[in-house]
Amino acid sequence: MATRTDAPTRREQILREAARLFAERGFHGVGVDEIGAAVGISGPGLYRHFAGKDAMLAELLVGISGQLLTGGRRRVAEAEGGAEGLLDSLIEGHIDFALDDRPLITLHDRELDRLRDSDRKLVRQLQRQYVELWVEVVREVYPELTEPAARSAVHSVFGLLNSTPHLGRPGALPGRTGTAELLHRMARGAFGAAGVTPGA
Amino acid sequence: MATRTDAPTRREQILREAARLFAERGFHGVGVDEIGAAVGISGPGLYRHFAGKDAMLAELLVGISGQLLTGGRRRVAEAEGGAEGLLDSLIEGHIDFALDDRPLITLHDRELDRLRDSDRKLVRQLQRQYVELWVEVVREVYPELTEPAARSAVHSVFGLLNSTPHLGRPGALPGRTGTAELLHRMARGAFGAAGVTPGA
DNA sequence: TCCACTAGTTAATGAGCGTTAACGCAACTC
DNA sequence: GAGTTGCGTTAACGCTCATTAACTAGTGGA
Repeated sequence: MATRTDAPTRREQILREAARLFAERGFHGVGVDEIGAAVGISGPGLYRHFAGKDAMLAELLVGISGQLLTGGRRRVAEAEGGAEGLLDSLIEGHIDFALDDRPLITLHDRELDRLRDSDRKLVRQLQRQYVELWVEVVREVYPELTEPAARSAVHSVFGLLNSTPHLGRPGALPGRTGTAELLHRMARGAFGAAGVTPGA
Repeated sequence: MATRTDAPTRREQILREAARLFAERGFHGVGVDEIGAAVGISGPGLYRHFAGKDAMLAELLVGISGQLLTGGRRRVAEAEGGAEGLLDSLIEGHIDFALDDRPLITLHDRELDRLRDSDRKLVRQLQRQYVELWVEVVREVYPELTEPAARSAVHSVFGLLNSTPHLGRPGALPGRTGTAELLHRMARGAFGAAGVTPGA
């Protein structure tokens, strides 16, 4: 547990820079020499830390999915109030992630197909569990939603929350907390509107 | 104008298949031989129709952005009721596009960086105009939104609407019209919630 | 009938890039 | 102080892939 605040290890440096570069120019658009240069070593030196370029992407994507799922489960376990507060907690967690790790969010649904079958299956499974976790909570807050509708709504809200990379880079927007609040309100509004049946 | 219902020309075939393949595996992940094979000719034969692989992507992305902007402007011009109805019309148009041309929607924000500077600038400009068109209408319907907030909200709603590629491929969802209605309601709900000021 | 043009073909070229080989060198251990 | 191990380096290999060259068959006027 002492590693938490230690200087980042080489592996972590590499992963961070690789994530940034992959997000900027795509997995195939980035060369190993570039990744190496970004951490001050050159090209093949990376192979002391990773089996290959694919392995970096795999570790990144599995890590993201796992982190999201773990965070979601923790929030479910720690939930005190009712489902309402829990949903707010999930939204808040997802927004924090989207705002703090934009490159990872970008990677998350862009480069999944570049993985080996086994890794891709694992990532898909983690993603599915995360979605199902949300679906349950959403249906508790909005019982009028059918399960397929709730699942669609969750995917769509993820699309909304994950739009942060498209928001102006520096700060034409109301600042971090303002953006987080705006996204939060919009997510709740979207779920609420999903619930009203159109025929009634 | 007779070309509308004619058999698709070779160029159009190629563009359609290229869009599908680029969306599935990324620009760099697809070879020209594959694109050729998808339309029944082989590899270098494509060069009778396009200057190169880059040119295909450029034409696709410029086409998408242009179509969106043109459609949006047409709706603004044809608007009869107030801003409310116009906003609904814009949302409807965007949803139609997202549902009918999923591969293009995917490409739209994934592969922009692979373009030559001039093309990228053009696409960005078209996108920006499309966003601004929405921002104006949104602010008319929700006057309490500041301009930056409205712009963020528009981007986020685009994220929501463009999430269609992530919705289950065949039809675990309520069918096309059901999905369209769900997305529409969520978009309106998101905008509405963006408008309420948190402090009040 | 000949010419020109369109739309293909296969073979060759050349660049880029992931990966491996071979080697160097501090730091730590016994 | 000799050996091992961790972490780099540069050079070379081999493959993929976009692009070009060279060539061919059909088609539609003049």
